[in-house]
Amino acid sequence: MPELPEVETIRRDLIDYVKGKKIKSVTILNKKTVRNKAVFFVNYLRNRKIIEINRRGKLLIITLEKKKKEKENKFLLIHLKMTGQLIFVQGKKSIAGGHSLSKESFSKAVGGALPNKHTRVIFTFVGNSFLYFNDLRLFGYLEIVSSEKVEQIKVNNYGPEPLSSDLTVSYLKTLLKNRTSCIKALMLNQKIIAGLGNIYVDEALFLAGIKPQRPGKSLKTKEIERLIISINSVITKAIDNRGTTFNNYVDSHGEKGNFTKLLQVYGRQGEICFRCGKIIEKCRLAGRGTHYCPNCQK
DNA sequence: GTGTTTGTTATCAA
DNA sequence: CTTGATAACAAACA
Repeated sequence: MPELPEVETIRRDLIDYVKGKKIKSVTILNKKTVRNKAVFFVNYLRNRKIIEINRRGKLLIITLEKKKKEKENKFLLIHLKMTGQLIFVQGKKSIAGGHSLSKESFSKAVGGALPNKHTRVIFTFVGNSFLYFNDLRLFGYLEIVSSEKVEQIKVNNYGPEPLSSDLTVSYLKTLLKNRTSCIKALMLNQKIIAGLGNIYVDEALFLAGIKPQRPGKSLKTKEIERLIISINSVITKAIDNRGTTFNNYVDSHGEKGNFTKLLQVYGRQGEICFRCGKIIEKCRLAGRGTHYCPNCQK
């Protein structure tokens, strides 16, 4: 379940691995994964370099090379949704049929050598390296779009990024002041704050000492201040620890995230609160499993 | 066979 | 138009 810290970890890795590399060929193993016409997608990417790798919320935005005759760059959007993985493999010189790499870390996380049965798209780079897009549940997608469309998506679909100066107390205050839905649902809304998902919303609300059931408009200024500090703190620590692996997430070399063992409430229902010793509870809010301490969170 | 996992969008209602 | 609530998507696992 990649959220902002997991996508950011992958983004940083991909900058090291594929930025500046030229795509030699693309193989689509599942047509549903690619939102463009398959022929266009494959032909457009062939012999084109990766220029930049950016992120907005949980969406990866890859800038593609502009050829001489073309007016502007296009962009490759990649959304991992629930179970998407992007795994980079540096192949050995001259191998025939498949590659194996440092198997140990890998075999558990993605089911052994690549490609596997969940591999949906394969990028082959000049220099015999590979980027595999795996996606068990087929919710994720890849799409080539114009610069106009990218700008549209960035502005219309996403609120301020955590860790950015745009996420201010006054912003959140005005947005929450008339909202009757619970703060948990509002924090999951990408148009209010970009990049948070089920895990980090629960963790941030615990840190802030706010019950997830509280209506948005019931939050006091002090609580909104605490909430923003908590969001930034949990996101920073999660990025530092290369994300959280609960089910499916692995980074671009198939390794799990280290934040899992630092979780305070997510997945800890029935266990003891590290802060007060009471039992962590779980309920359902906004259709999502929601974990909280009934004593620490008011 | 049943319930559970969740990012996002579609749909319907108010 | 905005907001909120819920289902749907899809596959695997306990």
